[in-house]
Amino acid sequence: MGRAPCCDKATVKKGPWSPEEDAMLKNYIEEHGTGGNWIALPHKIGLKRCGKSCRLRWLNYLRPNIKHGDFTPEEDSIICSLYISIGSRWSIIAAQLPGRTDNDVKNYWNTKLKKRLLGRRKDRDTHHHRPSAAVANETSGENMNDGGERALSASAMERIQLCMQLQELQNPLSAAIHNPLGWPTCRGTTQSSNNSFNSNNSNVTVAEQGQSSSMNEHLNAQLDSAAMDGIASPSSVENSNVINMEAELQELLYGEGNQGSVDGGVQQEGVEWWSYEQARPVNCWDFTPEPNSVFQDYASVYEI
DNA sequence: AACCTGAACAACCGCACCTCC
DNA sequence: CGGAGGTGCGGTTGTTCAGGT
Repeated sequence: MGRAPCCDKATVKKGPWSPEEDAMLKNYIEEHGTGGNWIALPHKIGLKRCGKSCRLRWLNYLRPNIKHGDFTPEEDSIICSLYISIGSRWSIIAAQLPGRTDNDVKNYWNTKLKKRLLGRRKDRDTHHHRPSAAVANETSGENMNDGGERALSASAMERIQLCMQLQELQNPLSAAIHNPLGWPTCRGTTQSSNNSFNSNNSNVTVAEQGQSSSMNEHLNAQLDSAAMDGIASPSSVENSNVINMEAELQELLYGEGNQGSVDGGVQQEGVEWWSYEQARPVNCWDFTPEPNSVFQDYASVYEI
């Protein structure tokens, strides 16, 4: 039977928002707030819009301090590394980027970053040995499952591919020897695999959203393991590998010899991938300026 | 000038989770 | 405890526009 729709689709207007509608919504919310009920909001305002549509419009477009376009190299790095670490958790990733919305980040990833990363890597691979993407593909969806394994989501596969690519660059031989199936164990523990691959399944969702101490422990372990991946928060032991990986990702993003500095910002050689020492520029909003705090922020999202 | 193609972005859809009764 | 309704999120689709042919 399914649940009832949130609104009457026959009477609700769809499609692009007009300036008048924008103004009505913006004025009302600025004056009265959302009232904690998006469904009722359009009726109060007199808009023929679905409540969900109003919410989306407000969050992605009308809300103050929204930034559009012109992602900086630093933002690129944050998006890429977080995507590899935690997957397509766009709201969490966007929370690390002041003024950016999850929709913006998602669109930016899908239209630019993904192509830039995978495309460049593909180019390079055609001039080197066997493409890691091909290895990943062989282990993916269609081929890895003789009916037994379920196909992974496209998002998961992209992450496998990216992890593989970065991992292989770090250690081409061990990547093949220790990880014949192309499982992105990276460094550290298998927990990182869980963290990487289960972002779309219920286990991690429960863990991430769980309130119990055991769940917190679980998530902390995941965050630790993510840190051990060398992506988020490198230990001193792994620092050199991390730096190498950072440089590699920068190369993938901006090409050889171009070490960022696209906007003349903090990017320099070696690029501010995670700003361990330098305080990140803070411009607005709810951004947490602590260096090396991305995963703390992530944890804070879940009230750990 | 007309058409085609792809990039970029806005918006919608459906699912899962949360809260309240 | 279970169901209903609201909310948040990720995936997908639709639309617009710029550049190329």
